[in-house]
Amino acid sequence: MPYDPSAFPPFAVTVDLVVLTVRRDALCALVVRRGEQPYQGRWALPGGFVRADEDLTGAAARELVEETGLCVHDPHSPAPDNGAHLEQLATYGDPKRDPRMRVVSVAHLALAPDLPAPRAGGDANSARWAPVETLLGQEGGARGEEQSGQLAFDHTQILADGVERARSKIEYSSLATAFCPPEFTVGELRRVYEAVWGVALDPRNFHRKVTGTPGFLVPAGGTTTRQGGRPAQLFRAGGATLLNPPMLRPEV
Amino acid sequence: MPYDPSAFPPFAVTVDLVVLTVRRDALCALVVRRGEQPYQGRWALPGGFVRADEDLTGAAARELVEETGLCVHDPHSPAPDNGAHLEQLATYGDPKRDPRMRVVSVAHLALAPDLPAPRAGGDANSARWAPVETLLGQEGGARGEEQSGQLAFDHTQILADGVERARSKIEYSSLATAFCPPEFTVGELRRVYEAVWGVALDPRNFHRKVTGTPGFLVPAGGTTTRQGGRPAQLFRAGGATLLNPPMLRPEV
DNA sequence: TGAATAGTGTCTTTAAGACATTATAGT
DNA sequence: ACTATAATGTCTTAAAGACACTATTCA
Repeated sequence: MPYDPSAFPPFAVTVDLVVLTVRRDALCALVVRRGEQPYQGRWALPGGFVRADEDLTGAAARELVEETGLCVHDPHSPAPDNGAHLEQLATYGDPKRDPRMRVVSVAHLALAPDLPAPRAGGDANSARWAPVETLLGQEGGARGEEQSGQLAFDHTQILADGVERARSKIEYSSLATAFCPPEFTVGELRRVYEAVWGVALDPRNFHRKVTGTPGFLVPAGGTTTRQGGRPAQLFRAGGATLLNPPMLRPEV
Repeated sequence: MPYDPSAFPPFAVTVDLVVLTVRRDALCALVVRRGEQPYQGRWALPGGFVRADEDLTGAAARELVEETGLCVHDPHSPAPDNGAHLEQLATYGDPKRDPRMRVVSVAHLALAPDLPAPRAGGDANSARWAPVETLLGQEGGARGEEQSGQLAFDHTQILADGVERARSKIEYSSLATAFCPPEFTVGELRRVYEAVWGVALDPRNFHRKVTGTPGFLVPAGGTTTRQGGRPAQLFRAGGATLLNPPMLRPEV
């Protein structure tokens, strides 16, 4: 169908953000408390309207800065800026997803290194990092309700989709480094994989794998840091974005 | 930001479809000729407005039926219906992508077996299957202009994204069977892979791989068909959706 | 000294890639 | 007989998984 520009149903278009980081060996997502109806007082993913002159990715990047102060990492920049990775996730447009009106939300996925503390946006009462395991209630039985219940709107589904995207994408890309500071050790990178996948990995096979994959890691010169135990070499993310062969998630 | 339902920028939301099939050993996409401005007379991807009470996937499925007569395959149905695979691809919302107004398009990817002939929708002068190689102008030099130039709007980009999605997804999923009729031979499935990837595969290793992957193919009882040469066994798509280990695309 | 982590090496198993060979149809 | 495709088998090589062992720091 061609468009009739004068007669189209009225839509609002928003962006919602699944911002993931690894804190204390757990995969965590940024959630903000809603200050208004509907779902007042419930936790929700950060997000907001797309402005009239704004690109979708631009709107997501703007929201990310407003909520976290994070700049978006330029994939073509050689400098190890402390920016986050940002990509479009999926679009959610069920007619009843917002009780007030027809809202289509273009969800984005952001991966960031561990941050000091979330700064609440102007409109949210508060913001925090919460383990995705808690938010998704994969505990199963008793204590699923432990933190004011489910996320607002369809945000539990959006979060689940974002987490699954992150889990599968670190298999065949170098995206796991987006969870690390500019310089990191092999052990830190391994703990990222373990936190995101929720499994234990063999440190020796992991070391062989990541250092043997061309373009994944480059030595950062500086040779040591501490985490307890023998000092480890520091690395930066290499130029490769696609890993070949890929990292393999155990338990298949 | 919370929404102010009374003050939001006016958006139109559409769905565009990348419908792919394999004909005569070439990956082809469905394109329709535009009957109106802008880009009048140019080829474009089929698509149209999302209606007020309609889900995004529902809108895409409706457009698919209107343009091709194809029903959407129910992934949970055991019956080998002749339906197509449909999934959301990505959303395109550059403020200038439509010169008339702000249009956000939720692109979908559909994979279908070879069809008799495209039926033009009510609003398009005509519709046809065109090799994606031609549409994307990957020929490089001389004869890129051979068919009224580029696609309308940003549809060349959308098509390229859809093709890349299909190419990568048949690696680790059983989606290639969506290009085949309900019953097919190993050779036919191999020619699908060869057409989508544009490479030649070793028939012997391919046969061992697909028949050895659990849940990928199940014998259809009926044991033969012709394509010249010795009769081949007929198979149906098995229950597996994710292939483990995956098919590997050569030339890395 | 003991505990903790880093880094390297070895062996086995799985599976991909490169072939050869036989089987069954049409012409 | 000749050709085309189907189906199975063998050998080699790459890489994952399961370990053992040494190195270097801190408490």
